[in-house]
Amino acid sequence: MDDFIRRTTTDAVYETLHNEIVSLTILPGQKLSETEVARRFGVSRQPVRNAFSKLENEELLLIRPQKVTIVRGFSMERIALARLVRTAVELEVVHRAIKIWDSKCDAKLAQNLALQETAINDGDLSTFHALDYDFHKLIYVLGGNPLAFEVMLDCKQKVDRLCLLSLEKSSEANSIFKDHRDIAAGMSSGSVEKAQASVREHLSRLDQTIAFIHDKHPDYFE
Amino acid sequence: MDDFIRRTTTDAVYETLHNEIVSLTILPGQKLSETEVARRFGVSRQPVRNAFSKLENEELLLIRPQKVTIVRGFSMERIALARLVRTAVELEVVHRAIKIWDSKCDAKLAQNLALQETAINDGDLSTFHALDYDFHKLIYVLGGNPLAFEVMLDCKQKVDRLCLLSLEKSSEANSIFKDHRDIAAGMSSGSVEKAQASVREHLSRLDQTIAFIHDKHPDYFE
DNA sequence: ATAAGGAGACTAGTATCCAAGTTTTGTCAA
DNA sequence: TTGACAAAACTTGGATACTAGTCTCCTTAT
Repeated sequence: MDDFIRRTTTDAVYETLHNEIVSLTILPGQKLSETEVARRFGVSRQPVRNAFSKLENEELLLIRPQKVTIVRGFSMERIALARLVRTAVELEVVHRAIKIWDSKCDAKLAQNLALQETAINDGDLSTFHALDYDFHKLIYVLGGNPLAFEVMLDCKQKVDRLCLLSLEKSSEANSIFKDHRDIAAGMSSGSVEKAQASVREHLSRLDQTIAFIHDKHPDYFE
Repeated sequence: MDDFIRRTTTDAVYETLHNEIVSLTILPGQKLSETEVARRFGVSRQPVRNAFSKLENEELLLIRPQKVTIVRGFSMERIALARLVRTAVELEVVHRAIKIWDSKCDAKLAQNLALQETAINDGDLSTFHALDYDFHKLIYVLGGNPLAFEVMLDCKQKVDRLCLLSLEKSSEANSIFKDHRDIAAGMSSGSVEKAQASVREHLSRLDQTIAFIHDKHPDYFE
């Protein structure tokens, strides 16, 4: 069986543009011309069109036929929606994970937490963020819902793109770490309510940041 | 301001194919040739390619470059994921709705329930299904999260396409109606736990149907 | 000076041609 | 009969020419 999928020009264009948009290298509101982008990549308009189509499906582009194609900005509604879905999924995953949780799961979470602590003490933030990622993923995987992690990531990335506008990077590694310990404790206790409360607390940390950004950069909102 | 979006040939092709796929007029595994579809619609290959691209983004098609394009089948993993996300979203929406729930909301739900009852007594299933749709939507709208309803619909439709394989149509209108009354009672009581339990009960009704279909039509699964 | 109108420079949509890869098919030989 | 190999008939990807709609800016007339 041959499941090999050839890598096409379309893919290359798509990935590059996607990265540039989510990293805010290309800012919301900027016009994107098929011809211009095609010239830049040294390809024809065709793969650019395909890439645009994919980006439009992700709500990163707005294609207005015969007029212009622009990078979509943010909207508080869509941000709120992405956060709602992420919260909903995390809560449900925790709910299901607790039902099959055992001491082995506790141990794996504890191991990750120990590494987080040393990373914080070493001031190694990039390692900490990687461990942060792993911590959340562990709950999905150990709980038997690895695919849901991808859904959550999609939601998270939409919010992350917005949060790039704020410079105040998680100087709050300590708060995050404390949240993680609370969540782990909640899982271990077997109490759905406790675990979910910790998750809510953890996810609500962005509230102020988002309000702040909305206030400071209204021009990037639709 | 002109927000008019022109309707293109691509749109027409896309919508027709989309309907045919989700209604199982075109069955999973069937090959779709760009040229053939183009001939059928009397258009060039280009708009067909665009439409294929969109359908691939929705995971309805699998395009294998230079080989074939086929209608994607089901996978238990993706179905389970869609159901998880739907459940998660419904539960969270209920959670948030209850916080701002008042007697006016109760009244609207009660009004809808009354219509459901008469529809059942009249044996008018199509009206009942419309009211079913409205009932769920009401909770989203009254709870202040109308956009989340669209997300839920996306998930629902993926499962609905599968459930079309089963002939045993909701002869269980009575069960559904009872669930709806339970949910409304839960909302009215102000107890998140009770309302969420009713929602879980309601959504779990498909478990057997899906298992049955998976057993009976393994050929439509990936 | 200002407003209406038209020419031209954009935009994306469509059709068509060619390239590159895969599958099928048919022929020929063992 | 069966196997190998080659050619032909597919497939989709990419490039390009052309169509049609939109915007901008400049001219012209009031």
